[in-house]
Amino acid sequence: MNPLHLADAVRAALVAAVRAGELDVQVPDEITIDRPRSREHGDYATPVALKLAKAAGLPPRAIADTVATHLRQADGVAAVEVAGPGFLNITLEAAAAGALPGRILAAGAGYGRSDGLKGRRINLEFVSANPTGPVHIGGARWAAVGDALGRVLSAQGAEVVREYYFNDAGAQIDRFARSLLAAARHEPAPEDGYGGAYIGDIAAAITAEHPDWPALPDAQASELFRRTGVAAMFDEIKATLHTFGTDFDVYFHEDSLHSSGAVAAAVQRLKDSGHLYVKDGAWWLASTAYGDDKDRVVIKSDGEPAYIAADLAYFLDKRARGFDLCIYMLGADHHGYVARLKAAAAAFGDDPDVVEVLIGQLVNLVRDGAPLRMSKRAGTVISLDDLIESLGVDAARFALIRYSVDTTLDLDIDLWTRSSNDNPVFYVQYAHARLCRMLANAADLGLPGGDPAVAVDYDPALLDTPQESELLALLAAYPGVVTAAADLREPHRVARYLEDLAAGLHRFYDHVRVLPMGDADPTPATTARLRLSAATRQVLASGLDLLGVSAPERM
RNA sequence: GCGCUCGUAGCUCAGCUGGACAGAGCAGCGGACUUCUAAUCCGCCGGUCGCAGGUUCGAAUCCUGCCGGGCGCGCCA
Repeated sequence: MNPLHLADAVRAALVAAVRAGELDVQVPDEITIDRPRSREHGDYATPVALKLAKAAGLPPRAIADTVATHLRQADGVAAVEVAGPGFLNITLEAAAAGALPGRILAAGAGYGRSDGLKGRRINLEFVSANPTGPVHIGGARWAAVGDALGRVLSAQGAEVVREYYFNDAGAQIDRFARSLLAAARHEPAPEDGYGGAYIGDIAAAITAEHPDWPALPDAQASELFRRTGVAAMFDEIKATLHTFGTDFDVYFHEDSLHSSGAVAAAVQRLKDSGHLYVKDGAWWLASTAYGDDKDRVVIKSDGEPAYIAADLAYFLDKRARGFDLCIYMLGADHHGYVARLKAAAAAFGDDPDVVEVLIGQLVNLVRDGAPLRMSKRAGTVISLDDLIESLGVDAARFALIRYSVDTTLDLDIDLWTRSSNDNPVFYVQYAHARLCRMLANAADLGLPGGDPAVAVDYDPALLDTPQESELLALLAAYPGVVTAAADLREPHRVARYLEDLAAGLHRFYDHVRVLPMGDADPTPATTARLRLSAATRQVLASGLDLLGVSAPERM
């Protein structure tokens, strides 16, 4: 019996009441089931009678009384009380709640997965940092959150393709190339160039690989540094992300859109459909017609495509590859893109809702309470590599994922590097490791129940201490958490849930003895508790996997 | 000025698709280990949910206005 089953039971009770002529209302599709803070209000509660009062033309408590009468007949329901203004407080039979571990263990890693998004083909684009420097802290946030979101969406049955858009065309790349060339010539970085230590490293690697470079004419030298420098930077970015546990299915090169003629074709299509017009020698997209604040230049007056031209072609490319949803994860400094990306889709005659832009707030680094100003040009950035080095992959991922991307993150560098044990990831991982040791001990003792692979009967009614009830309720909530995380595009819900689940496990562990003490014989409760422990271990492992964080067997 | 976004405990943040007295971690104070991992558990302290209105049986949550912070408003990418 979990919240979803209970919602079905409440709905059935409503239908029964309507059939009996006791109520005259449309039975709602969604039934809210809450987990009350206090057990005095039952295991679960629903305000459905309050919501229906107006439509039914009856006092909420009268409706609640009617529904309660029918709900009491439902399997697994021990008691139903009407409380306050008309809440239905529901208490489950211990056996109905206690049956859950058996079902979780039967489902294994499948528990918490669903097919709610089956058939959806989702393109998830994130990070997409320019290959002019290492991935910095902002990119790190998307690398962690985006990857976790991909996992969560996949767990709901969606077909997800993770994509990195590689801006290897345009002026920034030219500046990058000039910066490399300047470094190779031991000249200061150009005024508008990049000056981090990595520039010197890459330049040195290129000159070592191509010792005859000084003989090249300027244009060729520039091209050499551009081509090899971008390739080197890109390899480094890929390697860093791989270390971080984030691998992309597609690394898409902006350059390819230009060379293949896709950009020209997209522009022509808009010209043909009358969505482009000429003003001041440039071609403009009439995006205001579709909700943008202003029209956008697509082809500049010098004949060169503007940045958005490639975006247009890129969108068409994604659609041609069969995606029915294109998610873009962008930083708050790019929120101005939302309207133009949707307008672009509309201009192509497509549904703007195919484009979904997730805006995440920026990450501020703080030291001693003062903001640390970062500059890519000056090379004073905290890179993803730095983060991994000081925190480790698991702690860094968890720390970045556990906050809503709606919040601007203030990360205190010293705190993070000094006392990384404060990171809740260890709390969650410790819960998993604790269970692994206990289950291993059970196996050594030859006790049944601890092995997830072996189905073992147990008496579910024995799981009736407060700590066991709480743990069962937490386990029951897991599928709903994953669904919410996917639907709302908020993987941080999974991280927060795991912290709660770990807390529930630790309380259980500290208050309820599982294995027999000393030479004592195992009891039926031993088996039931081992099943509960094994099921909890499974959900902890599944949840951590959704975050791309390891579930260690010992710590 | 216009737009987006955030404002919850000393700090960092959950809760926001409306539900019962607002939560966690950290910090502070005090307890619990000769038996399954104390990276744990238990207790105490701590908040006019930025302010003011509105909608509602019910608002941290929805709407409006104001205040404060961040970001954006290029023929840059």
